[in-house]
Amino acid sequence: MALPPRLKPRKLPGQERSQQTVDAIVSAAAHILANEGIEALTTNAVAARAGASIGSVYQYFGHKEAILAAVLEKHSESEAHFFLERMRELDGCDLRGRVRGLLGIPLEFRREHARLHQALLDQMPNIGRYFDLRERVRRAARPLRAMLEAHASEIRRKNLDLCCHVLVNAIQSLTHDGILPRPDGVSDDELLDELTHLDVGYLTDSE
Amino acid sequence: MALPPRLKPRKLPGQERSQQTVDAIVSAAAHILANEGIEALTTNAVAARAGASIGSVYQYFGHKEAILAAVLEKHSESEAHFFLERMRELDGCDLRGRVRGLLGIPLEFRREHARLHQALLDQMPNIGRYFDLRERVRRAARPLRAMLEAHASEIRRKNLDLCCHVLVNAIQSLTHDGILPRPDGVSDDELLDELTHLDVGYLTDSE
Amino acid sequence: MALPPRLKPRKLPGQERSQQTVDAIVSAAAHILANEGIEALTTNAVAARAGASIGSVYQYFGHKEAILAAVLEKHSESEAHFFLERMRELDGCDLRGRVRGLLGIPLEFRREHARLHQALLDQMPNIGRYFDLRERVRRAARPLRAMLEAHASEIRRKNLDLCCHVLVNAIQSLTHDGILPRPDGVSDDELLDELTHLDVGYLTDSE
Amino acid sequence: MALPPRLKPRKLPGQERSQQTVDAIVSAAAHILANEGIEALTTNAVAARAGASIGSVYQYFGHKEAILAAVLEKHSESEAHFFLERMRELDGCDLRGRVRGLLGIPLEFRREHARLHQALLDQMPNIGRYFDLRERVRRAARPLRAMLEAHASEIRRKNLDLCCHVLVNAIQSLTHDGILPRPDGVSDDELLDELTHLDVGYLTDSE
DNA sequence: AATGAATGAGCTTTCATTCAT
DNA sequence: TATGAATGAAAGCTCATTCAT
Repeated sequence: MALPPRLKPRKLPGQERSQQTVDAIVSAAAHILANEGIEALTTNAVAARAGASIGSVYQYFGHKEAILAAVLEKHSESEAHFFLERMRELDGCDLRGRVRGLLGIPLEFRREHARLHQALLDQMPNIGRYFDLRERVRRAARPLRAMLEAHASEIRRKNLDLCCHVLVNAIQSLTHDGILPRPDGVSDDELLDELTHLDVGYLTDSE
Repeated sequence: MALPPRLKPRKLPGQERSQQTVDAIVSAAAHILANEGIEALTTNAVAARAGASIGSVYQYFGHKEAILAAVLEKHSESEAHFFLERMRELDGCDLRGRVRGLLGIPLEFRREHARLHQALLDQMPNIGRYFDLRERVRRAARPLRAMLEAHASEIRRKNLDLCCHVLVNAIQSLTHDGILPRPDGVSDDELLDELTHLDVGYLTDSE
Repeated sequence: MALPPRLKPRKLPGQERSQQTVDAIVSAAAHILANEGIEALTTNAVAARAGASIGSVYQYFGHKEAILAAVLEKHSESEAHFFLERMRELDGCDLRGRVRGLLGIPLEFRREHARLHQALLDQMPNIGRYFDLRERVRRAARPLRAMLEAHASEIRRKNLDLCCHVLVNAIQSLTHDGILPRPDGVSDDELLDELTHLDVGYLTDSE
Repeated sequence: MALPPRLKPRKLPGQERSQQTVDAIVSAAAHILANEGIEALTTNAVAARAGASIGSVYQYFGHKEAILAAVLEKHSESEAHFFLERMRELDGCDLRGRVRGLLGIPLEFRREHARLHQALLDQMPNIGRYFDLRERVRRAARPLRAMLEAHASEIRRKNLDLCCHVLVNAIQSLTHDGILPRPDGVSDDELLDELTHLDVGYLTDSE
């Protein structure tokens, strides 16, 4: 007979306890970064908030930037999941609906994780070395490309990769718009409409 | 009899000497930032390279970030001049030519000041407080808008401000592409063509 | 016939202009010390407030402490005048009245120049070297001694110098009481009464 | 077999080691302050003399003034102990003897810690913020009051609190006399006699 | 006599990282 | 594995003072 599964063993065996510590560290770092800013993100502060010793932090992360990279990793993963989730809801739509829906996703995600997202964006130059953005974007573009292929008959552009890039670019622009301020009196919806128009026109236009 | 005027007095009088010092400091900072990176940009290093004392640096810049802001200011100014200069050369072109030419300008500017430009971009989050990007973008958009107005008859979009924003956005995307890497195997020219097509289509399309 | 006296000559001759500058510097220093505290009292700040150049400040004061000493000098002088003035008003009083009046003078003076007085007191250790407090106290004690001599018949103590010292001490204690806080619920008047009693008793007591 | 107990472990465990470091820092600061003056009291000098790193100093003291406050705290504590100790020796004396003995204590203490005491006195304005002198004086007055109460029958003054204040004041005057110089040719003993007379007279006098 | 740009020694403080326990 | 006291390089910045003009 199988032993009754214990989800939380009284004394965690090595690996699992380690994982808990690592998680606590990453969460602590994310929390501090989002709520107190990069200046407050010291290794000691992270350890304190994680309920770990500074020594333990260095057991799992060789240097500070590795912590930041892990935070970005986790955030990025969660963004990807979010994207896939929302994309599935667009399955029945036509091209226009899908493009518009697609553009709306990053706006929604950003709204939910505004401070952390912006903070991580600001730190990109520092984390870049430990985080392969290129690969990340490539991976993110895959479902997008699948979607475009599903509408191949309507799309007149030849180079789908380039199409993806332009779309991702538009999405990123939206996501970045903390940096590039939009003109006064333009709402989220209007901007979304405009970009949808821009992109759909672009995709369906003959070369 | 009057003494022969000396254009470059042995020791400059007050105001002029100050200006020289300030210039030396800003240039030194720009040089270090571009060639050695932000980590090497210490106030003492700036002073040393400027041939000034650390005290003089603080005479003119209340804190380190003020130096960076001045570097950005100067770079930004020079970018604006560059833009206006190049735009004038597009006077005879049609809409497509102008849009393409326009998109090419930031690429050219970036190529010339690649390292400094990227470094300043990376520091934007830190300098933002002392540098009104909003106002800067607004000013930069003015000649752009004038250009669009000159082609009013060909343009079908109603909200010219929104058009400007979308265009500026495209330009910024190009300029920012240190962050968002372009797909492999796509040349400057191809990307330029694609964006030109995108933008011209967008502008001349009926709503 | 005498020329009409001009109180403010169009162009001050050397010495007088110097004196004006010196006064301006001392006043500026006093103002800053009283209103912004010792931390704000930098030589440059003094020069700025005095409307003089830092060079001029060093023309007249060899180093910073010399300025502070001058402020103390002036304040001390003004305190002495104040004392003599008020003492004269006590001429008709009996011994008790005189002692009480005497003790009240420093309280009044302090009330009027509270911030400057306290600030100077705090700086005494730093200025001491350039300011002969000993001599100052000796001089201040002279009219006091004269007063005691006028009441020689009532006083039973032999060593009048010691009496002076004890009295001056009591006065100083009052003046210092920013440092040594008095017990709660004791008013100026009560304390004054108590000290008067103490001192008169002491003076008139047989050895 | 049990290992032989070691009274002084080779390396002290946590808390104890910390305490040692803290003590070393405070002692170092006191030494420097007393022997080289406030100008030599830099945080680096303190660390060096304490045989600790500058980092350790800031582990335990948030800023320089906190070190000074700790020195004052320790000195003040030791003064209080000294006072209580000496007061006990006066138990058999009559009022006059007690008052005289009492006044002599600060003189003795000062003689022993002359340089440190004076230096701390000079720094009071700077440390005041971190050191509750008011409370300190209140606490010091308690045994004094007890002594007065023990002689209630001989004392004619009504307000014992006021008596305490006057006495403490006299004591402080003695302790402060680095500031207010005594007249030439007056010895410690003479001054002590005079003040004893003053105070006893004051206490036993009818209102 | 007046100016004020320039000086620079030296301060306090931070924080990523190490390592003996 | 976990701890946390200790480290110390290196940073930003101040301000009394000088001296060429």
